Amino acid sequence: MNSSIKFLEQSAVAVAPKLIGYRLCTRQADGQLVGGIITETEAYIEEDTASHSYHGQTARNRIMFGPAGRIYVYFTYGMHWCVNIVTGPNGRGEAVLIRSLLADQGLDIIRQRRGSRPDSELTNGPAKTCQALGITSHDNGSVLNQDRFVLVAPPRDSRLPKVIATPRIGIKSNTDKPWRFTIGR
DNA sequence: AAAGAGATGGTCT
DNA sequence: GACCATCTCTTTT
Repeated sequence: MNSSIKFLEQSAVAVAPKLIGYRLCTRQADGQLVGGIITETEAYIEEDTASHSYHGQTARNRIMFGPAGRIYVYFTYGMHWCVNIVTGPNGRGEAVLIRSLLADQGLDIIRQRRGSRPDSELTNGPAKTCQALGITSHDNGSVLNQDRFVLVAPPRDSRLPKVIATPRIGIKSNTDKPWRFTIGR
């Protein structure tokens, strides 16, 4: 793995706030990058009843148990894809859900995929983000910074965003854990 | 502005 | 057969 993303081997709860401010993009067939700055993440770990990995490894979640730096994509509500970055040591079932981006790259393609709507609604949700970046089950298991996915640290001279931790949303158990991370101000 | 409801199918018990 | 790590559109305040 690229040394700049070695921190992904830490636990998801530690990694999730650190990913805020990173740039995440997919590379299209023509080479163009589509994506933006990560603005919202959630951590999921094995001991967590809300996590797909809570009941052990299955066909669906097996990527979560693999090495850090891979992409875990799952299908939900019969129509939506959601994307995670796998974290932790090999064998641990954990990942960070990418919930929203500030899209600023490949905006023309994103608008085609997402339809005509305000920029603020292009990538403000996990399934919206997948639609915008063209992420589907085809991407499950992809390795970051190889070809299809690009994860880049914020510029050295940039002011780091203030990160706020709050309870996760869209889940029904373990709702007290403050494992959702967003940009404050 | 907020609340409600329908869409729609994989995954696991 | 129940449950979704959701989104969008419609209805109600």
